[in-house]
Amino acid sequence: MPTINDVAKAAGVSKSTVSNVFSQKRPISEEVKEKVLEIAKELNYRPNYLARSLAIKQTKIIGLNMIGEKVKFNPFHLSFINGVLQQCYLNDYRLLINTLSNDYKEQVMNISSDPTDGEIILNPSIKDSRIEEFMEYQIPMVIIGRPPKQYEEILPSVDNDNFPAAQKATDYLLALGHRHILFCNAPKVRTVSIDREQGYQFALKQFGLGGHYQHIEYRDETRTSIEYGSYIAHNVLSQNKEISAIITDNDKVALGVYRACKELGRSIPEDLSIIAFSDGSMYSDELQPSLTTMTLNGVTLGIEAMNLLLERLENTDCIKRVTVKIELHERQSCAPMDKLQK
Amino acid sequence: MPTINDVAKAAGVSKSTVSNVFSQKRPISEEVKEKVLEIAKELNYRPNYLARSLAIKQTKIIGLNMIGEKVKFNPFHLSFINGVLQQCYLNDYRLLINTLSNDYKEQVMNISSDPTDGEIILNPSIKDSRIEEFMEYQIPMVIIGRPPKQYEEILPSVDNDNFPAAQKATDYLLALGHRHILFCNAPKVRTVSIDREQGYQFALKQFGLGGHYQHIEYRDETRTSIEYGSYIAHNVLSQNKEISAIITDNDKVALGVYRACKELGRSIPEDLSIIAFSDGSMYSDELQPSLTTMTLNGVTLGIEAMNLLLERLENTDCIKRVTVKIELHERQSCAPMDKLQK
DNA sequence: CTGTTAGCGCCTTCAT
DNA sequence: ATGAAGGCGCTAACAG
Repeated sequence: MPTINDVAKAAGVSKSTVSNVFSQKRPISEEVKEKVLEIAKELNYRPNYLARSLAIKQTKIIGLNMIGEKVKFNPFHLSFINGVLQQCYLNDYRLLINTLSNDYKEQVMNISSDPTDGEIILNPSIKDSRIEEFMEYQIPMVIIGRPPKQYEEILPSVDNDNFPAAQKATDYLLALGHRHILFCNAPKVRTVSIDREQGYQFALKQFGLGGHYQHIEYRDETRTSIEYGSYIAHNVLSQNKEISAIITDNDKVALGVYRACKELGRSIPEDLSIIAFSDGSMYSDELQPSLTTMTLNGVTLGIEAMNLLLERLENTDCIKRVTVKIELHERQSCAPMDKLQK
Repeated sequence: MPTINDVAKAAGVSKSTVSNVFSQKRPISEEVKEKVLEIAKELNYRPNYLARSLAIKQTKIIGLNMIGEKVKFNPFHLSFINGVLQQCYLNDYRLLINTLSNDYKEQVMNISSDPTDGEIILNPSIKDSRIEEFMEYQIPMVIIGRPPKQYEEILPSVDNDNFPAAQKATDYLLALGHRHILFCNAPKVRTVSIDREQGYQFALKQFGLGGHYQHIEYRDETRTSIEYGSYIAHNVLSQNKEISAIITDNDKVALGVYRACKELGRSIPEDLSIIAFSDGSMYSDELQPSLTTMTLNGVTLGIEAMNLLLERLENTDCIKRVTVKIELHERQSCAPMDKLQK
């Protein structure tokens, strides 16, 4: 690969002239510019990304980390990434996806920095080593979801409006006459579970329903969502006959419930109303009956995240907090309580 | 950010010693190593990725390019990416996603190289400027799908076995007694359409069916897959009453057909057998009736692609061609011809 | 085992 | 509008 030197020599000009032809940082006479570009094309020259980044201390790359070997992107991640990429495109950034080893934090050595200008933190956990680390190294970042408590005031973040959404879902079922509503929450370790739980509880409270109307389960990540949904239907629902409605963490859990209900001869929505937080895993329309959802907007989340990070890169003390609406999408999986078969 | 110099000074050793503590390229005495690591930790030092890459001429980054502003990753891309990432993780590579402007090839200037060791080319078109360019700059790459003719012999590639798959799907329907089978092919501009079409034709021919048994449509990308499926059912199928079975380009097209059939009062599989190439857009199980598919294996494709690229990086003249099987997944959307309602 | 000296390829003053 | 020299932070080759 030819370097800036080769071009300079061949064109009979200095390195800095060539440099400036490409960076356009200072005026170059037309004739010189043309000459340089011509030679560059002839030689197949292109500025070296690394060398340039090293010199200007900027990479125009945004990092997205996922931990562990078994973690895979799901459809929600997909739409999120699409949102991020859209903004990357508009702002001439690239996206670097890095899969971190689980124990990487312990490898003090042999670990280098990432070649990124900033990072997007997906799925933050309550005590997240990535965040701690990026803080230490003063790497600009934005958190997706609720940041751990100690960082709430000092880091920008973008989150779904989980509290109001859970409240809304609960209200919706309450309005249909349901009282004992099972809330299948996200795994307890995930910060999102806290907000949703509070939204659910708030709705009950506001409606004047006390503690024994409260039914909360947490998804454990040892089984798949579908298995978990099936488990819930088979165990929790059959143990507690009062429960007439259910809110699930995601649409696959709902699918598990659907399947189990079929096995149990319990029909939706006549015998059970169900509403799911949808991460886009399923075509809700295609379930029978079609699934009423609280639809997460991954694309918008991605767009907002990237925008926030860009702001942060310009202005170190930008600690905005952006919220993206989760919308209720009414379909056919919920029915009024009084239709319930006795 | 502290540099290697700061650490060297503070630890009272030379740069190269510090360098080697981190790179482990030459033995360092335990005491010196500990001292250096201690200081490094104290100073929050980390080797600079860019500087290192510049020096060793290797980035440990793989590039994945998508062209244009409106292109979005779909579920198939998602599983593909998951496959690639898995191998990245195992081999300590990162994945850089770059969204290229449509006219980027014309910007001779202001374009720098990518900070990657190699590239993965998704959705190659018959005349693909990305390939031409990477060829010029001698960037190692692997093509996903069928490479354009002139590159077939000189570039490594990994592809689905489209010909045999289309043949198998057709055979399957023929065995069920269907004779007039509509083949809803991929868009004509996509190289994949050629292979599949030939597989379809080959199956018919082998079965002794002449040209007038051949029904081929090409998806046009102006409408969505679902709309296209609906269009097919409403127009092509109703025009030609002989057609009793259909093979669709992807599962969303099948969904469009499902919906249209419902409107038309035509029931599946009694009145129409359908089988779809599935890119994972839908949960085939959840359609009514569940959809028989030729399932693309995106994850494997991703794994193989990355492996091939790694080989290529080691050995410049590796031009293997890998094929990933598309599997027939029998469900309930196909029925024997003699069950057809008269 | 450790230090010294040159680069890697570009950008950035400071000159002219 | 252009050149010359030094530096970005690290690795590599050579020395000892």
